[in-house]
Amino acid sequence: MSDSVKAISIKAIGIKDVAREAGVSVATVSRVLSNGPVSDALRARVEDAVRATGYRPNLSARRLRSQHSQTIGLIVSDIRNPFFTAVSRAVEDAAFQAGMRVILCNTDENPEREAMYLRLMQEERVTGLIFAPTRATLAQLDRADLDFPVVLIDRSAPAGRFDSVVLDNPQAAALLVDHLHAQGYRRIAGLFGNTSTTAVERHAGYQAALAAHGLHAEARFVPPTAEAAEAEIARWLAEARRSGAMPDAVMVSNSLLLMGVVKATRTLGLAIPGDLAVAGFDNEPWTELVGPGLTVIEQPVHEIGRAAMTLLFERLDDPERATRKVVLSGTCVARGSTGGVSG
Amino acid sequence: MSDSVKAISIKAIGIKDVAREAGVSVATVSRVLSNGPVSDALRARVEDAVRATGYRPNLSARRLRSQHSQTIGLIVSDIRNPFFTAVSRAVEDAAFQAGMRVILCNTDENPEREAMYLRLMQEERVTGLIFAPTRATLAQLDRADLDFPVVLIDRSAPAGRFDSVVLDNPQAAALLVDHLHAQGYRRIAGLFGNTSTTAVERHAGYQAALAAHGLHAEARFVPPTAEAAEAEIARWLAEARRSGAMPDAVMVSNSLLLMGVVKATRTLGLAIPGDLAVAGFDNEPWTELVGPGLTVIEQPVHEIGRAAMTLLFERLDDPERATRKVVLSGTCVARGSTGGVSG
DNA sequence: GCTGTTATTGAAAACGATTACATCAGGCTC
DNA sequence: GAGCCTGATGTAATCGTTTTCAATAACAGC
Repeated sequence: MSDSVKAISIKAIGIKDVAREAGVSVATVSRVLSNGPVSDALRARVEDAVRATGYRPNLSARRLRSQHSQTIGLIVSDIRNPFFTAVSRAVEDAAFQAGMRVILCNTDENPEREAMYLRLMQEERVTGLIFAPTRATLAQLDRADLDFPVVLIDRSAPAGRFDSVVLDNPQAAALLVDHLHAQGYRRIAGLFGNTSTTAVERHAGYQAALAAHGLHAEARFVPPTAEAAEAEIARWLAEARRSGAMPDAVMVSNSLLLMGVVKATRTLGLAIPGDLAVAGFDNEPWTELVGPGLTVIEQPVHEIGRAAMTLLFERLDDPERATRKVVLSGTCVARGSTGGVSG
Repeated sequence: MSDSVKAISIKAIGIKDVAREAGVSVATVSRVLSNGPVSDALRARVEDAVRATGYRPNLSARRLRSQHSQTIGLIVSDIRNPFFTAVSRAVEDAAFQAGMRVILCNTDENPEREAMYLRLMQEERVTGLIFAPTRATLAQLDRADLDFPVVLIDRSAPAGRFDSVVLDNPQAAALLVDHLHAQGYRRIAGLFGNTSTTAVERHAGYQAALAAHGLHAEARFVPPTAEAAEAEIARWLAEARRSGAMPDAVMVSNSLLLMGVVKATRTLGLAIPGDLAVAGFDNEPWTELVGPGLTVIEQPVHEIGRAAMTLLFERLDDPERATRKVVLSGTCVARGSTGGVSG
């Protein structure tokens, strides 16, 4: 290799290049960068040198030496689920404010990917983790030994080795049932997802609320996709029509199912709410625009993300404190899709 | 500090603990971990030791020494925009397959945040970056000197210092105009976002297509939010009604604007498509469910994400190759919202 | 003028891995 | 059997920072 070639080879500039440029030691440069005690004169010289050289610190080196990653992990099932999309924004905003970075992982409800990403979190030495585990992983999580605090979201822990923040699912489902009942509906069908603990809790609330009104519960469970919901509802209504026991309303446990149900009413030519009232979860922007507007439970999505971060920071402050479970309640956004039996 | 306290303090186990446990040198452990040349006997001993100690490599140290981060950056305006949500999944899947991690950043179309995240990417020493810049940043990007390859998505570069993958926006907009024209609409208004180059290109296609049909173009530009679109459309239609020049159709340049327009028709009591035909971009699941179904351009979102990663990997393979611009075309999904002047 | 204290600064160790280089054993060729 | 290669292993340098520790200077108190 000739010298000219060597000269051409780009060498990333490091802290010692800045130190040389400023005529100080690397320690001083480091102190300037981290607002340590440095005289004004040297500080100015160093800042000039940083600008002149275009120096950018190497985060890997910094993390290695200082032993904190300033990184928090966020593991969700699928970022395309609007609930998690919103939560991730809240988490990222909070992290940003605290000068931290976020690593986002999608598991597709696959326990193997969950395990792999948990390993990754260890290797990244994350400061903390916000996690929406599947039921399977949730059960094993107690045994795992992790070197960082974990806050569970959406899916809650049974006992409580971990902090968590969840919606009051039974209450929210009851809110929906009560609203339907108040509007005059008496045969209220329920369609629930079959993978998450969330759906289980919502089903429980649905059942309890119906019982309180002296009504009969008719629930079915399907994979959490619009297609599965559409097919199941079509089948269900066909059976019901034959047996002469058509429901006059249906509530579902998440927005994908809601979409499936609306689709089904279209292909079956059913009017909402005339032939069938519809209510569901997650107040996404489009629910206002569909048919007469869809009645939904609005989750405080941003609040959930923020609460998770707050819990995480408080835990970092005091690792010994008792674990807490923050339960936020949803609100019922009544729209035309549950317009009442007369209307 | 007494010895007992010292013993209690948890010390993260490192590669040398594994080496001691297995009775080998740290180099051998490292080689086992990276599939280097090691005898089967020692390999087994080391693997046992790794299991026994629960060792997890420190990625910061690994990255510092080996000088590659195995990380790619993804900077978008807002992950809640379904287009970017879908792209991010595609990017993450491709990265995962290649054994790389993704750092996701939201800029909210704010150039300051873009600049800040670009700095972060440098500090993280990312292997490459996939970036959807605002117009402002795009203009300055040529001057920035970045130590990693960049692939632009959605918003394209004018000349070509960077690889990019974009939708054929003029063609897509023309597709929409042609469809509206074929359905009998002649006064076709256009509402476009005012921050991205995407909107500029779509506007150009809209105008050209109208001109080709001998029609007059009436376009307005608004901030890319549903609220802004709703307000502007309401104002616009009120003016038009006074002047007796009501458009019979309106096309918009993205899904947020589309939502705003639909909202406006509701509050104004306009029927779709009877009083006003509506067409837009992005075939999101809910567009099928709104009113008579909304006519939209479907972008190959997953393809776009994958193509961006492919471009990035090819660039890493050969830094000297000529830059390329991958242009994918959208398809027109015709629905009831453009049902025709008679129907 | 001497000592003690405090504020700046620099030299060098440390963080936890990878990797260049040296070593060594064993098998091959002639 | 000498010489040479090959493949496995260990030693130590290295990556780019932060941080500890010692050194120096300035200044107050006596």
